Amino acid sequence: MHRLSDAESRPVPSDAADEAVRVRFAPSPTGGLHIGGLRTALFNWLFARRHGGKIVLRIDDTDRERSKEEHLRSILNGFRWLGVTFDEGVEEGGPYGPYRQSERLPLYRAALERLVAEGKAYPCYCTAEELEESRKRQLAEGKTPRYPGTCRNLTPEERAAREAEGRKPVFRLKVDLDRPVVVHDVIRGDVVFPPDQLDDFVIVKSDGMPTYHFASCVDDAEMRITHIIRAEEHLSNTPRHVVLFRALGAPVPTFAHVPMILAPDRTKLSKRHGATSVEEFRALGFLPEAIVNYSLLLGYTPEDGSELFRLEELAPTFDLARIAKHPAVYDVGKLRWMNAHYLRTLPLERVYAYAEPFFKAAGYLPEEPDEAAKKTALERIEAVRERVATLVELVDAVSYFYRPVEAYDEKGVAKHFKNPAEVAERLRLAAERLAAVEPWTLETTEAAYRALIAELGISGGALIHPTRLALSGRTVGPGIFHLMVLLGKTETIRRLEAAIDWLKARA
RNA sequence: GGCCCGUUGGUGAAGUGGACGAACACACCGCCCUUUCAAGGCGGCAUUCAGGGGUUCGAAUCCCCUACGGGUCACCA
Repeated sequence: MHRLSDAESRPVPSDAADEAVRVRFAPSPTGGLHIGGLRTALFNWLFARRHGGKIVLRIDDTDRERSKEEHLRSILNGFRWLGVTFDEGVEEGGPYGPYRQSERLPLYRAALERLVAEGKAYPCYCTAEELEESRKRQLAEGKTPRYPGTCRNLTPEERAAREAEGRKPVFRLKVDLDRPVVVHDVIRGDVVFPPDQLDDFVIVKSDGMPTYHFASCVDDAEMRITHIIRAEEHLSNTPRHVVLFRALGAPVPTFAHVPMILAPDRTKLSKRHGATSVEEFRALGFLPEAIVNYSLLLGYTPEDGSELFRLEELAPTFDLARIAKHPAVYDVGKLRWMNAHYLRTLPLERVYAYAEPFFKAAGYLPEEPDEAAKKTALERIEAVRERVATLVELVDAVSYFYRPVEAYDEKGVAKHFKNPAEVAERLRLAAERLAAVEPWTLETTEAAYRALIAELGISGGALIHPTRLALSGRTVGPGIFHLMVLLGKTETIRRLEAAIDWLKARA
C-alpha cells in the first residue's frame, strides 16, 4: 500500500476506489451490545457495503479487569440474532488477525520498540501522586492539565537509577506540535484543534498493556483501516490518534463521528432509563427488524425520507454525510410502533419463529412442538398479531386460547354482565343455537348469531360483547366469530355455559 | 476551567440563500370505518427554525456574539 506523502487522510473514495474501503467495529467486552454501539456497527456495515469494502469486528479487550468472556458472547450473539455479519473478525478470521487485542500484545510491543528506537516515545517514571499534584496545580491556574515533561529527556543514567528503584515505567509518546491538528470528519467537516492542547500521553501502561489509544491506532494501521466510524465521544480524542498514526508512519484514516443517543430526559442513555442493550430489547419482545430499523432512524434519514427499511435496502444509497450532527433522543414509543408494524407485516412464519421461545417459556408450546401444535399457534398468532406491539404482549393476547378463562375483566363485567339474569338467558339461547351449527365456520357461526340477534330484536353488541367476555374474559380481541372458530365448537359452548353458571350465581 | 461538537414542534426529522406562509413519521386531539380493540382513511397540531446582531434584493440555511446542552482533558475503553 502506498503512502500519501502529505495527505493526512484519505478522501471519501469515489466508486473507482471502492476496493480499498476497510472499516471496523471495535467494541470492548465490558458489557453487552449497547443500542448506541449497534447503531455505530450498522453505519460501518452500511458504509462497507455501499463501497464494496470490508468490515472487520475487532475486540478491544485491553481492559483486563472489566473485559468478560460472557460479554463477548453476548455481543456476538446479538449480532447473529440481528443478522449483522462481518467480513473479518474474531469468529470469521481473516488476513489481519488475530482480531482480539489481548492476542495482539507482541504487535504493540514491537510498535513501541520501533517508536522508542526512533526517539518518538520514551519511558516515564513519574508516580500517580506526582502527576496528580501537577494536574491539580495546572487546573487551579485555569490551564489544561498537561504532562510536565519530567521524564522526557532523562539520561541513560537517570533511567537506570529509577529502574534500580524498582519503578515500572509507562511509555509516553513524544508530541511536538507547531501547528493545529486538523481532523477531517465526513459528518462534521474539518475540525481544528490548537496544538497546545496535546501533551505526551501514555501509550503503554506500567503493566505493559497498551492504552486504548495506542492499541487502537496500531491495529487500525496494521489492519489497513481506511475509515473510522465511531461515537462522537471520541472526537476530542482524535488529535491524539492523528498524531499516533503519523508517528507510526501510517496514513491517517478518514473519520466520521456519529452523534450520541440520549434518553428522553436528554441525558446519556443508561440502565436507569430501562432497556439499553440488544439483549434486553430482545427479552422485551422486540424483533430484530424493528431494532435495526429504529436504531438506524436515530440520526439517519435516507434521501427519499422513508422510515421503514431493511438494513440491506439502505446500503446502495447510504451516505455518511447524511448522518445527523446532533444527538438523538431515544423514543420507546416509536420503537413500539415500528415493532408493531413488523409484527403485522412480516411473513407469519417469521413471526412464529420469533415468538416460539416466548410461547415455550409461557408453557404454551413444548420443547419439541409437533406440526399440529405449530399450526395452532400460527393461527392464534395471526388472529392477534395486529393488535399487539411486542412478543410479550402477543403471548398475553393468546393466553386464553391456552388456558381456561379464570376471571372476567372487571370493567367488562360492569358493562356487559350488568343484568346477570338477562345476559345468562341470552347466552343460553346462543349456546343452544351454536350447538346445532355444522360445519363450524366463520360464516355458519355468524349466520346463527345474526339470526338470533334479529329474533331477539337486540343490537348486535348486546349479544356479541357478553359472548366475548364469556369466551376470553376480555373486552378486546379478534373478531368474535374468528374467536369461536379458533376455540372450536366444544370449547366455545363449554365457556358459554361456564359464563351462564357464573351469571346465575349472581342473578 | 481549556478545547471540541451541537441547538428546527412533546419525539425522530426534511431542509445546504428564493418552490418554507417549514415535508414526512411517532405521539396527541377530532371524525369515518366497525360487535370490541387494533389496523386503515380523513383532518387538526411550529405565525416560525435557542436568543441577539450582521451580510444579502432575499436567511432555518452564510458570519459574529450570547445562552443552553453534550463530549473530552486517565496507567477506562
